[in-house]
This record gives sequence, structure tokens and C-alpha cells, in this order.
Amino acid sequence: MVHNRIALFRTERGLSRKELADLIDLNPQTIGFLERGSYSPSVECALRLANVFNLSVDDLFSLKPFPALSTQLSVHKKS
Amino acid sequence: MVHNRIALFRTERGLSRKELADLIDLNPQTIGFLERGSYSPSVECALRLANVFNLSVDDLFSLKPFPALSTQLSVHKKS
DNA sequence: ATTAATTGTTTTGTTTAAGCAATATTTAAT
DNA sequence: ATTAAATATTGCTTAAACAAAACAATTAAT
Repeated sequence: MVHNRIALFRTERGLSRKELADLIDLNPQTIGFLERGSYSPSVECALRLANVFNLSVDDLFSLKPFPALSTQLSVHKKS
Repeated sequence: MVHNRIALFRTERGLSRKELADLIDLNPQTIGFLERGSYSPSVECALRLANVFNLSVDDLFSLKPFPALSTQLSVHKKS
């Protein structure tokens, strides 16, 4: 199983699935399936998604669950 | 079409397809198909491959062709 | 308040492509 | 030439991706 933060970054940017889908030439339904983890996209798909968010694929997809973003804010940082 | 440098990094490490396949629980034939670009792997596959090479997915896969590694050596670097 | 109209999400087929297993072919070494 | 190792091909199974339709939820307008 592969984890992702598509829904997080999509909503953060105020995009609907359709809007996001149009940006990267993908089906809005497919985005739905991805967001609820029904399947793991092709790396091509993943690259297009990461591009549109200006992220690396590794920031968007992971084999291990992502920590909550709130724990990554400055008050929690070690260094 | 998605480009990758699997063959490059695999041979650089002196691994056969079978050896690489065993490391990440994948079919050697599948690696063959990936190396000659017959298809684009799932992002799960891509993450496992990147892990074994200690690379990011973006260093291993790209929507645009990769520049020859020889052009990235220090003598060519700008900064 | 009810109905329409619009927008967003989910479900259900169907098609296409990824991945596997087995086999064939090539390459390398003796 | 023969064997072994590496790579390529073929056929099949499963999962990704799409298209169409169903299902909310919101807003508009009467």
C-alpha cells in the first residue's frame, strides 16, 4: 500500500478534483480513487501531480504513512 | 512517456536484473520492460526502486529525458 | 418550503496497461 | 561446441485509468 497527501495539498490550494484534473489532464474520478487510496498511480501520473504542486514525488507519495503536517511546524522542529 | 535511469544505476552498482529484482521483490522481466521503457511502473514500484538506490523518485524517473550523466560532472558545473 | 440548477464526490462497468510466469533467445566463458 | 548466466518474448492475470451515470450537498429563485 502506498500513502499520499493529494487531498491535503489539493484542498490547501482550494482546488476541486475537476480543477486539479484539468491541470494535469487526468480524470477527476481517478483523483478520487487515488485520494482514498484505492490504488497506486503510475509514476507518470505521480510526476505530473508532484509537478503541479511544485513538490517532489517523495513529498507526495510514500511507502510509510505521512506524519501529520501540524507536527512539522516550527515549534516542533529540533534544529 | 516516462524516462528512467534504472539501467544506468543498476549497472553502475554491478547488479544483474535478477539481483536487483530480489532486493525489492520484483520480477526480473518487469525490470527489463522498465529499462527499455516499455511501460511506466506504479509509484509504489518506483519508490522501492528509488529506495534501493538511495535516490529520490525524481532522480530516477522524469517526464523529460535525462541529460547524460557525463555532462553533470564538476568540470561542466556552473556554480 | 420546494424545486431547479449547479457543483463536487462516489459507484459501476469497460478498456488498457502493468506485472508475473514460463519459455525462448542471446551472450560469455571455458 | 557446451554450459551457464543474463536478457528478451509471449501469453495470461490483475490492477490502473477512463467514461458514464448515480448520488450528495449548496445555492437560487420563485
